[in-house]
Amino acid sequence: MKLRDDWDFRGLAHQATSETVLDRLSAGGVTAYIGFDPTAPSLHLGSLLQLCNLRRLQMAGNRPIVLAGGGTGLIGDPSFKAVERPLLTKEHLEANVEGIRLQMSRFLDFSPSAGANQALLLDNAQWLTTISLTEFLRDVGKHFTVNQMIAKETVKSRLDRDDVGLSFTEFSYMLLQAYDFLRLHLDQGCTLQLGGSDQWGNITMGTELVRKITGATVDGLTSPLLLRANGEKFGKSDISNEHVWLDASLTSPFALHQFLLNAEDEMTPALLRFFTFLDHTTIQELDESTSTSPQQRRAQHALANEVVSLVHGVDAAKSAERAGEALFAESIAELDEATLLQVTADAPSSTFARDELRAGIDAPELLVRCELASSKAEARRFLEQGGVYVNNVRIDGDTPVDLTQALHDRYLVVRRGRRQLHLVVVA
RNA sequence: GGGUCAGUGCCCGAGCGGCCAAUGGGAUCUGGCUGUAAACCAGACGGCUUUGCCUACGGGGGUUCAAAUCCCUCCUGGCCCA
Repeated sequence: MKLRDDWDFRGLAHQATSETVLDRLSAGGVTAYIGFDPTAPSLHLGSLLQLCNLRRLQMAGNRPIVLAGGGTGLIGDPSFKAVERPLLTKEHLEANVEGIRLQMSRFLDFSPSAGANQALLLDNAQWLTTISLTEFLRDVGKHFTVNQMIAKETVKSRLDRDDVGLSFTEFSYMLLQAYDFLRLHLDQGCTLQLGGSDQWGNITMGTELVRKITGATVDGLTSPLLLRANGEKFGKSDISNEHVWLDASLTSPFALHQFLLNAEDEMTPALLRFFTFLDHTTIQELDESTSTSPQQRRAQHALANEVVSLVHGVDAAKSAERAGEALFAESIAELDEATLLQVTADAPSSTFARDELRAGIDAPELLVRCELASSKAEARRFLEQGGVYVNNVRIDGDTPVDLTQALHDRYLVVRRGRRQLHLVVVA
């Protein structure tokens, strides 16, 4: 299978500086890079597409470079951001780069055995923090006019607003990213930059800079933005409205699995194409299944299992699948102790004294202590609305929870709403 | 540095001396219907020892019986001028 055909099938290409980019990638031997913002200690679901694309490149015989934005992160990319973001410290960024490095290794082959295709991780802090201001202005700034810079769609929206401004620092961001491409071209022979469609403006600044300084033609290739049916960006959790992370300590394998399992029907074709490496026939069968018998959610299951396997390993995917079945399909009270613990392994837990529970705990109090409610007022609200369950049985706010309800004489599975869980262990 | 406009709950945004824990929209949450989906419907959405009290409308101070609303000052931001 040629890479070009695969990319066409999956709909991975949005914009390209040249028609022939995909053909060259199909032939192999291209060095390409993607930049990642180390603004967090982990990558999130939004970055997964880029990660998968790098992997696809490498499998097709190209050399992927991951560029951590340790230097650009000090500035902050203003592209399509409504307001300026707080600046991060150098130490903070370095720690984040380290976290990201670990996650990358699950997707890309960084080992020397990969030969000419060996993946490479670089940090642009290397060159951005050492170049002098005058050098930068002469060598890079000279090649761009402010006129073209403010014409970029990425900054235009900010300039048009009358309540916030755009600081010079942020405005300079695109020049730094352009310089990255130049460095990678000169040092590594890199001829292609990939990214999300929001990076198009920044990427073309880079291709232009390389052309002006070296005369060489390098390319840019972007992937489409993944949007939900309602037009929102995909990747934020419904539960916390926070990113879905690829780090198990930030988003558990179970939570990741659940998130994907709950994907809207309309999105599964795109998600399967973007985030999995399933072959085309399988994907088409799953599409078919979604339209003929959507209630089976075969596509969602396949998606969840594939992605969790890729990110956390096959075992994690299996146990997440099993946990979901137990929690939602079976009666929790009938589980044996080992299974119960396994099923709730991902949920936060806390320990209560046996005496305290023997006496009984008021339901609002219990919810607050389990961090299922941020205040007693909120806890009472949940109880009034019928959103609180102990061992999958709805409880009211008037009856205290006590030891007689404990499973195996020592566990209480407290649930708020559809899927916020907490395990109480009686000491 | 000068002028001017603005800063309200998670976000946007009304209110411009008492009837304000503060209209409305979005987000979020809970319930219903479902397929652990979407859409849709209903309700909730500062805290507490909850017929009441406390804390809140950028910070501090003041006027007043009473201030998110008036005055002073500081901070932050937009725009214009230098």
